[in-house]
Amino acid sequence: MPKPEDTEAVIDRPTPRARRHQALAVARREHILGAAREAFFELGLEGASLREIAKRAGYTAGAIYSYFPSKEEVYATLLAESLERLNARVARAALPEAAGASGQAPAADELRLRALAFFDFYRENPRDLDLGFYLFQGMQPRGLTPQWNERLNGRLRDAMRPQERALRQLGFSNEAATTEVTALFAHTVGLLLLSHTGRIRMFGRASDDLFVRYVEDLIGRTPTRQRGRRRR
Amino acid sequence: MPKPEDTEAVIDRPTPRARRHQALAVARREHILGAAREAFFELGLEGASLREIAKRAGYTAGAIYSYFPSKEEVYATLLAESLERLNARVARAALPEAAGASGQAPAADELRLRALAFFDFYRENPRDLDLGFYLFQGMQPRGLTPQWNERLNGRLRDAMRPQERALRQLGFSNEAATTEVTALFAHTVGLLLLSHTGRIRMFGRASDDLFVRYVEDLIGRTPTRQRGRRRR
Amino acid sequence: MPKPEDTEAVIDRPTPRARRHQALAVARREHILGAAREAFFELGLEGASLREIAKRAGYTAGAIYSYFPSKEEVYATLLAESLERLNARVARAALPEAAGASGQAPAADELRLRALAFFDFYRENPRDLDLGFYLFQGMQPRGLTPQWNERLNGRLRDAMRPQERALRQLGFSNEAATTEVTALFAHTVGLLLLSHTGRIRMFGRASDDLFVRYVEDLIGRTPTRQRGRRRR
Amino acid sequence: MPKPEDTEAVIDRPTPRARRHQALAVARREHILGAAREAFFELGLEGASLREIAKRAGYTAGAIYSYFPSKEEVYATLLAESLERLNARVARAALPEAAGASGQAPAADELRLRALAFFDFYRENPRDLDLGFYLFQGMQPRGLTPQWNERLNGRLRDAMRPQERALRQLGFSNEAATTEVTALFAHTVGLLLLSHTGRIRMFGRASDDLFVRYVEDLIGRTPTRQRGRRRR
DNA sequence: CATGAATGAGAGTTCATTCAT
DNA sequence: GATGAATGAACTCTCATTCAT
Repeated sequence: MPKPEDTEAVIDRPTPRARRHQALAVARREHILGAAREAFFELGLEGASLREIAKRAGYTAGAIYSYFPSKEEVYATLLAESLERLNARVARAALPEAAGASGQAPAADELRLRALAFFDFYRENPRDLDLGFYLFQGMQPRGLTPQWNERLNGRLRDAMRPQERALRQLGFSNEAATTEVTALFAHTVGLLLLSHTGRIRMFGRASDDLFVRYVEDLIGRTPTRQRGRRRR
Repeated sequence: MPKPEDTEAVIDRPTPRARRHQALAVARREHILGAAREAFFELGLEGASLREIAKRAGYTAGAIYSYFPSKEEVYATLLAESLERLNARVARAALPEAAGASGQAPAADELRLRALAFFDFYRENPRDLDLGFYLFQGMQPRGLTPQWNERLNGRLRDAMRPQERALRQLGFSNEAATTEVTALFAHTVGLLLLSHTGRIRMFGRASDDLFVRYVEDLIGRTPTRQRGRRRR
Repeated sequence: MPKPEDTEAVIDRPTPRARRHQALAVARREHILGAAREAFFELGLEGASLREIAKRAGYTAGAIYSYFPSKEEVYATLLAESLERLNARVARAALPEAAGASGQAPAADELRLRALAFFDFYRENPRDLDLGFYLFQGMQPRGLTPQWNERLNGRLRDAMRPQERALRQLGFSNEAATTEVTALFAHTVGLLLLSHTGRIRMFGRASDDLFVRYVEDLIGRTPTRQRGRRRR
Repeated sequence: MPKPEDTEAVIDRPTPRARRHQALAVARREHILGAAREAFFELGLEGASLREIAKRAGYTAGAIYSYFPSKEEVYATLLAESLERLNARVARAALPEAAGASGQAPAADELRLRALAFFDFYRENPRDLDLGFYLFQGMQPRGLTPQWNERLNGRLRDAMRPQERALRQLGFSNEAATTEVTALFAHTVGLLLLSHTGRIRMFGRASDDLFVRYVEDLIGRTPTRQRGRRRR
């Protein structure tokens, strides 16, 4: 008579050994992704060959294919993960306020925090900006399947939704909120680009200050400002 | 009386034959640049091989090296020329007003015209945007010598100087004008990027409207607006 | 009384446990061969990778090496088995006649049955023909050791021996029988090739008819037909 | 006033220099084809890599692409040229007879000569047989586009048409001639295969004798033999 | 016994660049 | 000035095979 745990355990949950295996595999995958991130950063997306990525990870080229089915998948995974971190960062941005004393975070602060979170994420992680800009290269993102492209663009758009919501809370109509969030996105992207590529030095300005200035200006344009200033 | 050293004479005053030679060479160089522009535009910067450029110009690949020392030089020349056109467009922008009846163009119009000229240049010539964005790829502009890089970035900066001057005329301090022109540049670049890559559709807004809105807003922020309004 | 050297004892009479082991191993080997057959058939001999074979068998690639020392050995085993089936089919071909009422099967029928069995085996199992033709590719059977080659060619030759015997029974001299069986073999192979590769359509003829025609013609050429017709 | 020959000559016929160039290019192409033939012969079609072919021709791999757009094209060219030689050989076979004394070559001789020419071509040029057999490998000739396949198969079929015509001249009906030419083709192919792969030794017979025997037998089966024996 | 990680060689193909002619 | 032959390095990706676990 077989022990009841025997078969069940095998089916339901992986053995400790399998878990260790799995954990190691994930770690190695991460390790490769790290090497790829570096390579893409230093050499660009076209410049970073699979061999280069493999070498940095301490592998031969063929070994990468145990973890990713193609070079594109490496890049797409990297970008997807980056966008997840961006979204997480923006989502987290409001949490401390939500836990605050007086109840709800005011809409203006909400906007400030969310917008800054987006901006700072890329300021602090310029490599992620590099990755992300691949999405902007050429009409069709070179080297990504349409499925990946759609998904990744969707996630980028998602990272702006909290800001859009805050704008509506501030009193902007749906229409106006969409307009402003688009402008905000453009401004953010433009400043990051200038900052990242060192072109901001051409103008001698700090991108952080400019960003804050823009956001404050935007808040200053709140339509229902006269009434309900601390509305909601 | 000519100096006996004929080599120097050749340098000082080219013979008619040498001049014709030179003129033809320049013309052929232009022809190749035209083919390269087409190729870069249709196939992207990585997709356009020297062979492809040569074929479009009616040459074999080796022949290009009679006119350009490397593929990179072809690209750099193209980009330089693109930036010249940009500068010319921005410079021309004010001319109709300058030729106007009442004398000086008001500073606000000056800003409007110049800023829009910059924006429209890239809106109307998205391929030049593609070329220009190569400058923004990666920390160090890939494949360009520092000399080229400095020169090209300088010309890009130049294309914003008329706007900066207009801002000072509007009453912005030197300091403030630099700040605003930087922000304007960032906003322009961001909107162009969104527009060119189709990402503006994610938000459902037209980049032209957003650009005009931003400029008007900027003009509305003029510090000395109460006095010297001079508008229209 | 068992010898004290237990190693030898192990060789002479395997323990029940070892027998079970052995039986299982054989079964698994068969299973892998089945998967390999499928893979070779669907993807061709060059198209079927070890990985593919392993996957179809429910193994990883490395596991195959527990059963076969190389990919070539898998193929050779498969081919050997195919030739065994061919021989079995040809051998079986005469059995119903042998069990017949009136005594001996006439030599002509013997030839007809055996020859057709050979032909039909490959007509009905075109994949086996594919396998077999590997033997004919290039001067030296690619990838097969001389030992394998000799053995496999021997078995192919064996499948023609019953026909050769029938020819002798028909009255052909040893010499003539060998000549005719060679010609018969060539004709068979040629027709199978044409039929299998669809090239028979170039001529608009059915290979079966042509084969029967050839055999009947051969029987018609029997030298001693007038006398000793039912000889032996 | 321009000389009339000037432009015309340039357009109509190539300059001596261009001719020399062209001739050299053709010679080099031939040289590469020779190396490819050797490589295919020794290593098989899958075994012979472009690098191997290039090495044998004294080139680097990339250089081959100046002469052929792909590896397939190298093989297809080789095979096409081989089939042309086959056809030429079969066509030439009857000529000496046509110029003979007594007038027309009798149909039987016609058949003998044509059939033997086909057979001998491959007997004497076993490398061509290797090439040709690629056409027979698998249902769709691996690595050839359908266009090439159709064309090449057509040329192979063509090489049997003179024999088919001779059969009709011998008195076979159209129907019967097609049947017999198909059988002849199969027999030829089968004997060549046996002979080329050394399998004929298994039977201890010479393929040439067997071939002659078959042809004579075929001629002996001429339906209208009783009348018009030396017809025409 | 079986896994899965890894190797190393090799596939076809492309490309910027050089150079004799 | 232009050609076209050629190089050599690089590309992504596949494969049979090995081996520690």
